[in-house]
Amino acid sequence: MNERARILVVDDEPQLTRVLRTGLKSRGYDVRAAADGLSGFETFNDWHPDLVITDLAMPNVDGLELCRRLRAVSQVPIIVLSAKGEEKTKVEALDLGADDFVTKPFGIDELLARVRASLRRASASAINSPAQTTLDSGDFHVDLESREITVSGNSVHLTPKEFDLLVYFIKHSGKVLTHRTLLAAIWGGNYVEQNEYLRVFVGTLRKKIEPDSTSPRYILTEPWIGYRFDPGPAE
Amino acid sequence: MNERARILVVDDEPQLTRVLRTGLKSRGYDVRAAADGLSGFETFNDWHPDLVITDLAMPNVDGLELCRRLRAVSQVPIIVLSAKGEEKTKVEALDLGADDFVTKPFGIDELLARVRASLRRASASAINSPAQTTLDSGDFHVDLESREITVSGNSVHLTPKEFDLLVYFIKHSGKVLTHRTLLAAIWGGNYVEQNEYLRVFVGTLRKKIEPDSTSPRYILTEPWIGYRFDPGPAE
DNA sequence: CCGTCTTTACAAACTCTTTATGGAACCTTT
DNA sequence: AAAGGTTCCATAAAGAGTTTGTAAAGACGG
Repeated sequence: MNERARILVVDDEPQLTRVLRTGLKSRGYDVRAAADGLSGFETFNDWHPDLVITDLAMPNVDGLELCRRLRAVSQVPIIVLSAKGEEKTKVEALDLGADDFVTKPFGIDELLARVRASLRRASASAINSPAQTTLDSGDFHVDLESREITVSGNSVHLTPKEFDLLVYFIKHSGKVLTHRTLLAAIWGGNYVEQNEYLRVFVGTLRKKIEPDSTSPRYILTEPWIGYRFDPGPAE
Repeated sequence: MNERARILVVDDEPQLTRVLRTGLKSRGYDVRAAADGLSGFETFNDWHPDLVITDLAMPNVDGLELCRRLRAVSQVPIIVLSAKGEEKTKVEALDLGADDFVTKPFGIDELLARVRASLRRASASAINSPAQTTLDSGDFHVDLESREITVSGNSVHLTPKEFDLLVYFIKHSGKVLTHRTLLAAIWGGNYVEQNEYLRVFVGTLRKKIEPDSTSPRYILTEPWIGYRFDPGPAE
């Protein structure tokens, strides 16, 4: 936090690029822009930004391919911009390692919120790196050794799969997690199509951890895409 | 665990100190407070508490320096209180040997959970010290030399394997122990698949130490994972 | 021979999987 | 925009498959 965070915007629409550049700069970020995936990737290598915002539909190297190339060399947070209805492409991007998405048209405030969240997440995960036996995120406290979980101080008993799923959620708080990603992480690569498993387990988890499981506060649904975990009041 | 655990609170905010003192005392802890790092260190040397909770920002000797001085003379568990956004300091504190941290503002329940976890960890590792000839945990008293065990004052006759298993449970109270872990510890690495051994011995142990072996109070089952030992009343 | 450990067997308990149904979100057409 | 159709989501509950609890018989060693 000593220096201004650097953000790379990759988009082929000059108008949108200008809006983003202005909005981000006014919030104190250091911004550079590129008009296609190829020059975006080059700028990334030269400049090493702290976060990348990229459109999906672009000439030369498109957003998906850019995600792939970035992930091959970096864990930089990626926020994807996509038009409404491009769910399938969005899911592909997220599966390739994008952190979050914003659907066009969007308000600059919404984007700024996502940017803040992604940057905070990135710096937080850097802090928690030393081999930890305990996990903390918002209202949740997890002891990985004793496999005990407390939510706002109340301890909760979870079955093994429920425990694994919740730990995965907590470890990836705020990030949009696709069905495929979650299934691969908990059940293994052979089960990436079994969305029913997820539905059932998310259901039982919600009943155990949500104050009101009919309007979830922690495990949020991202329709057609997956789930997002919000750990509650940030530190 | 026979006596009340002693907790030293080091903080320069009288308001917060009062809340902590009240909350901790109501849970049966013996509490003393100090208003800065210097007097905190002195109190530690006089009183030898079982756990230290310290703020980071303080007059005289600050939290980091207090951690350093404590670690120079003791392995006492340290929980650090830090304000939101002091990530860098938190990391320093953990590097200096702090056990856990809690970010302000926090709920008293969360802090209590951390306190319990830290004390449990500490007592477990203290028990593992080589010179120990006697073990005390909740309702259990073990003489490792004569291999005698009493539960709530009643002496119990155990076979060698039963004795080893129960001692292992007591030494790792509260933690979930997988079948594999237990088998490796008692029978050796070549028997990690013999879950039947464990089933039988847990059964006989329960019949000998549980008041009602049909609803175990000490040796608890964690289905699909293993067992957890709860030594009974912690105070 | 006796106490202890190993092995076997089966019923009970638990988790995970699978299915079914009603409702919600989204897309298409008008 | 609004209606209809389609796909997806939430939930309950039945079913399958494991694991666990318990008793008891066989094996081992002092």
